[in-house]
Amino acid sequence: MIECFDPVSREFFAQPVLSLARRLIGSVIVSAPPGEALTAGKIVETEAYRGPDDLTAHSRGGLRTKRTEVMFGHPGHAYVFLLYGSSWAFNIVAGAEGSPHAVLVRAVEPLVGFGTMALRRSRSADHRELTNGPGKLCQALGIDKRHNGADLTSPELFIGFSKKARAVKLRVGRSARINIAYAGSWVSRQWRFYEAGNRYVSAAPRI
DNA sequence: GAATAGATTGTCT
DNA sequence: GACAATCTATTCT
Repeated sequence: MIECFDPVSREFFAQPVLSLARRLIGSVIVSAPPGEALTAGKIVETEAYRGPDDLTAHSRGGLRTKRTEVMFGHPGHAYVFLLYGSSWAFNIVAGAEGSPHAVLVRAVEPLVGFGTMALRRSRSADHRELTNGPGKLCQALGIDKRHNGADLTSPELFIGFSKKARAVKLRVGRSARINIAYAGSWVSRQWRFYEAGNRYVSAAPRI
């Protein structure tokens, strides 16, 4: 199963955060924790966060704390944080080392391990709500605090492309980001990307 | 399907 | 002590 996916190279993550967010649409998160079943999902929705200028990013103003530290490190690592007390959010560190940029993965389409995801989510295997949100996909893929700072070129958790579906051309839409507090002009920037028409996209696009 | 209220905890001020 | 890049159950229609 795992050999169905080609891991991306380290350089792939080093590109500017907006182009990375765009190009991640259609790529696949493969999760294979030791002793647990393999799960994988196609990324259908992302958002770019570009500190220190971006006032909606955790790294706004260059804020460098224990939590935001990984974003300042090498690209291609995971930034996982807790929000609203009970949901984890999975981000991919982008750009050059020292620039605190990251791509939030907001939704995936289940590809492998429907049963395992359904078990982790306490849902039926064909349910849309398996992975149509940042917290939901983390639960379904078994991603949590342990993965903060993890190298995303490792066999236990990596980003790749399906060997079969690589050539498939996707329609990618853009919109403003979702559920961010007032932060001047940053709120209306079209920094959310999604696969048009995919039913696992978390919310209807806004203008 | 859409709108609403309540839950819940690590991180930062 | 307040907040947060959300989720879930509930109550409508």
